[in-house]
Amino acid sequence: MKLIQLQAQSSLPKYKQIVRSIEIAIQEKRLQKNDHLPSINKISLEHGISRDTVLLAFDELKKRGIVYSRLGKGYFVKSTESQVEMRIFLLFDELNAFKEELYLSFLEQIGNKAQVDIFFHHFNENLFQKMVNDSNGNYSKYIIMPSNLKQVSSCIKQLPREDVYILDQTNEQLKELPSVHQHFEKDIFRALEKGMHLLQKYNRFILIFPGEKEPEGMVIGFRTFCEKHQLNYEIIPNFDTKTIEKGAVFVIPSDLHLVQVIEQGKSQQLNLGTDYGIISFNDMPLKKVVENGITTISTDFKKMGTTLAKMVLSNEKKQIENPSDLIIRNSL
Amino acid sequence: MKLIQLQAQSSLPKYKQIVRSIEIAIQEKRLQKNDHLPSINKISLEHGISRDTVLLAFDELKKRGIVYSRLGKGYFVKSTESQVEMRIFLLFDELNAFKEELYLSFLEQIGNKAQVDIFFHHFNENLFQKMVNDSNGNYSKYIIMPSNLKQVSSCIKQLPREDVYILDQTNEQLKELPSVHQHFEKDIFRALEKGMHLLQKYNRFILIFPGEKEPEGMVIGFRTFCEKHQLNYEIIPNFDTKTIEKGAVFVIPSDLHLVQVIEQGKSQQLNLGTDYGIISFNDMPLKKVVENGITTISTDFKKMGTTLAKMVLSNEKKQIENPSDLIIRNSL
DNA sequence: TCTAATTTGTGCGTATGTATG
DNA sequence: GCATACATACGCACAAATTAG
Repeated sequence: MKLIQLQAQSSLPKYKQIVRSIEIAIQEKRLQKNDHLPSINKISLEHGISRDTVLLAFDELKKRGIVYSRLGKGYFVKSTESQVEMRIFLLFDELNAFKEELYLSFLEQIGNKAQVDIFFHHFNENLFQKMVNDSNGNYSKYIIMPSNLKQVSSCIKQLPREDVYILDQTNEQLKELPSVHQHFEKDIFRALEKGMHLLQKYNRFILIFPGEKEPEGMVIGFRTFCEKHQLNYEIIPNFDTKTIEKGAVFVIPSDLHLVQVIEQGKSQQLNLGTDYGIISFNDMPLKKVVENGITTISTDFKKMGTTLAKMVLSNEKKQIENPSDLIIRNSL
Repeated sequence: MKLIQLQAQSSLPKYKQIVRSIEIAIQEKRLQKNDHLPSINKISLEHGISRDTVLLAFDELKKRGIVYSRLGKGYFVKSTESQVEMRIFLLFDELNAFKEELYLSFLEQIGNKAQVDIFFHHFNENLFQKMVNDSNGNYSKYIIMPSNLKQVSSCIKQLPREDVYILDQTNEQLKELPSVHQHFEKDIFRALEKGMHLLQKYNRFILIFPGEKEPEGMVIGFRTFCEKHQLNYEIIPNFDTKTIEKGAVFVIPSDLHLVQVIEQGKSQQLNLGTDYGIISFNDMPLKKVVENGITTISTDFKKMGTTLAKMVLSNEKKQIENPSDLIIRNSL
């Protein structure tokens, strides 16, 4: 029996007939793992169809994880397990408690409709580029956290535009791509407005902003709020050897500084929530039990995961701002 | 170790794999200045590849000024102080706050003396094997966290023995390889002994041990301690819907369970440190300020990173146990 | 000096996947 | 669907230098 069966009258497009033929051949074990498939030239000649049509079919098989290709050699069978229709490439920056929540809710919503591979670039541009390039052509969808990396948009643009989604943080170069992201500037501004009734007892507003991993939008939102209300504010990159003045309130994106401030407060025997205040970022269980509760500005990572999964599955293309909220606890 | 490592399924073209093999051999001083390289005929025969592919690789090396050739004689190493830097393959299990500390301290100590690529196996054996195999021949050093994976030692043994280092957790099969690791069994035992004066007020010892990611040594150390002192102990896989009895002390490797226990304690209005106790694993800043301080058993991840980097750079081969300690706070 | 074997060097052809218009 | 250029891989033939015998 010939490997590839083509019927002109079939309702199936030719390229799908090719995909089916290969899948069936694998199922019937006429094709084994690492077997060499006929070259696209050969198939296109033998069946009198365009090279591009065969290529389309083989690309589809590659996306599904069924075959792999080697330049100058040919196409080979990668996996004989029956594959799901969709394979998703997920590139995170780092894994922490919040990201894990996002990842798990995404997985749950995707269910068994796709196979998901997750990777981490760890804010390293070289690693980012290597991973994106290596994955290119091997997945049906690409979901990427560019974080605050500046030079990666050109790299992302090399992926098939219609299969790319941006996650958590977008930027000027990527704003046309579908995304589920935080609007850091707006979120921090609104959260501060919401907490205004508690903030009025403080007379000095301090943002601790190292600026390596954190998005610039935070600074803008914070500054806008402070200037609108004519507040006495300051933006510092770290909290080394500072003392806390009574009446100060700290806005702290990094948990490292959160602990430094709390410890300094303790050593000065200040009362958190009256003598000085804290607003932290990214809620997590432990923060409920730190010092009777830390007030946080946090996006809903669980919702981010489900929104993204729904968008990917329904093949929608939207730019969605994920909801964020101020969770008020005893530290304000 | 063979001079030239070829991976059929690598994303790198064959000729580039050859180039890299030679570069790494020079970098590791397995090839000295004016050394005679194997002839292109020999290489093509031995590896079953075309003579022209080898030629392509050697031409590339010539262009880069790394080798020279003499007609009728062969290829020779031209320059050993080439621009090639050390390439390090780093395979972690997962990234969390502690691992990040380890990674960053390693990077800092390595400085610009090497290019470091980090990967994550996420406790998945297939992924582990794929990553190790793909990397083989492409790096000058291989640093690997086998974690609690059982079947991976044969895979690790395929790497060049003299370039492999084991990190964080070793095992019986890998004990000959150089490593910087925790001795979980000893560490937990010693930590509990050190805290004995505080533990005496408790009458029930509970280890919450899911056993998926955590090393078996913890269980052995815990059990040994309890049996030595004839304590009433229990090992449970999770903390779902449990109530806390007064006089219980929990040993908790996973932070997920840590929060569950603390919240349960609060809902029962129990006093942590008197009514019940907690020992957590892996210290991090937040734990200083959770419930006035959580007692932890923790290894020094920062030191682990620098120790490892120094060992790699100096080309030493030792089995080093990384120091671990009990940090006593109010939760005991 | 001649020869055979081995080596690099060169040229040409074929086949394959990849990218672009 | 067609055309073109490019990168990778393999194979063959032959020339030129070296070495061993």
